[in-house]
Amino acid sequence: MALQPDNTPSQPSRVPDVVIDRLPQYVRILHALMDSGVEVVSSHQLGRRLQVTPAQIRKDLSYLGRFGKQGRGYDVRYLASELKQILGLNRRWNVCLIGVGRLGRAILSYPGFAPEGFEIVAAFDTDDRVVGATLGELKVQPMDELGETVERLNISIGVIAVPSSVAQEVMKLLTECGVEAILNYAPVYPHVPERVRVRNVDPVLSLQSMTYYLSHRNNHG
Amino acid sequence: MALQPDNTPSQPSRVPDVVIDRLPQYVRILHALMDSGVEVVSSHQLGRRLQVTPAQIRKDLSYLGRFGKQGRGYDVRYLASELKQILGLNRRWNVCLIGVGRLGRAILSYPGFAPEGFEIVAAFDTDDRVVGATLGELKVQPMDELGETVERLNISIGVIAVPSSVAQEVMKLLTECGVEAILNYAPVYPHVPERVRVRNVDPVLSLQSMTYYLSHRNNHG
DNA sequence: TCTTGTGAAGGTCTTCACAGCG
DNA sequence: CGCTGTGAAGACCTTCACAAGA
Repeated sequence: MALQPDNTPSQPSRVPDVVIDRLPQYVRILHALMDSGVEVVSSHQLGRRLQVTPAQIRKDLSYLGRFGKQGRGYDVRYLASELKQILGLNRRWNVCLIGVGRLGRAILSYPGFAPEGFEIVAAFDTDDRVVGATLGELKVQPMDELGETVERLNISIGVIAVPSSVAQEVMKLLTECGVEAILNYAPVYPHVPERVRVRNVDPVLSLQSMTYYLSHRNNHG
Repeated sequence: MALQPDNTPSQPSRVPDVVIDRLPQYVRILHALMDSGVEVVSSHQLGRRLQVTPAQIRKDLSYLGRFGKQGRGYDVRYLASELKQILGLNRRWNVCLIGVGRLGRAILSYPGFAPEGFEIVAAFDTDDRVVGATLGELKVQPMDELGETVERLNISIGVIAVPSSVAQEVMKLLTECGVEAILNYAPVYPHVPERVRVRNVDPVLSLQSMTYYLSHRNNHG
């Protein structure tokens, strides 16, 4: 979370992790600019949209290549395409969901994933009462089918929406199946092998750090 | 967020923002330890649970006070209590929700906020078809009642669950009412006055940075 | 002239290593 | 002896400032 403290460390990388974390935002803004018919953008304009300095943007992009034209700026379409290529966003990613309780169902019906290429293609639960049920287009499977399904459907990403008490165990099962990227909605920070990336979605933690500033602001009101 | 890159900058602060962002995690672990009957913990043990170095924990805590006992460690109950005091977690915070569509309803029914002291006490929407409806214990109000309600119920925190297209506008309304902490579920990064803190909940962004590592791992499979 | 790309400088955060105390 | 608290060192990240190209 950076800032939400929200990533798994790595070492043998030329591009700093913090740069990689910013790239998807760049892509998002570039798409918005494309939709507005903007064809060329400077680091200064991009920086204003993203609330970062122009220097930061130029430096970040310089880790990845030389995309700009001096005196002119960046071609919006070209830069977006290159960044998506680098991030691996020009393809579709199959995702499995673990846990189809209240939260899991909300995630299943969230319409923001599929348009970005993240397709939830399998759902699992341990509860016999929901295994076998059909949610949307998916049939809820028992956990012991995880390994086979991950392999068959070439699933690279797991989404954890189970109670905290079993999150560590689920994380272990996922990594043992070869899943190397996990989006974790459980409010715990399980241990994972070094090769596995974890991002935590933890709104309570976000609230709990903001209250510090609310409590310590100078003028009350 | 940081990491997840997920905070609003500040400057005139003795305690680094990155430290504040970690404190809620410390509190969470300390509570878990209390529940397990652990009474004293060392920075080394805490670090193992949190996957950070012992030195980091000692340094972080040293910004806020001297809570430990040499040769022994930290009293779990005392440290938890002090950190909660510092973060402003020993009280209740009233929260308003803007947007009661699919996402807003999921947030309303999420059971994780209230036990941590975050109470959603008002909900707003612009859509005439839902204004006036009752969701759980709340009656959905029209946006023009925002200012009066924020004042009357002493609301300090706003949660944004509206479409991206109106998020900036809603952010403006909230800040004009004096709300200084915002949890934003819309996939945009609106501009806010410097005094206002924003945390973004953006699972798509998290996925989009993880795919970089999936795409660039050495052995494929 | 305008803007990129980039070494160098500056700033921030993390880790080290040890004095000091129980 | 074990562990905290903390200056100092080191690593990392951001910003500056300018050469060079369109």
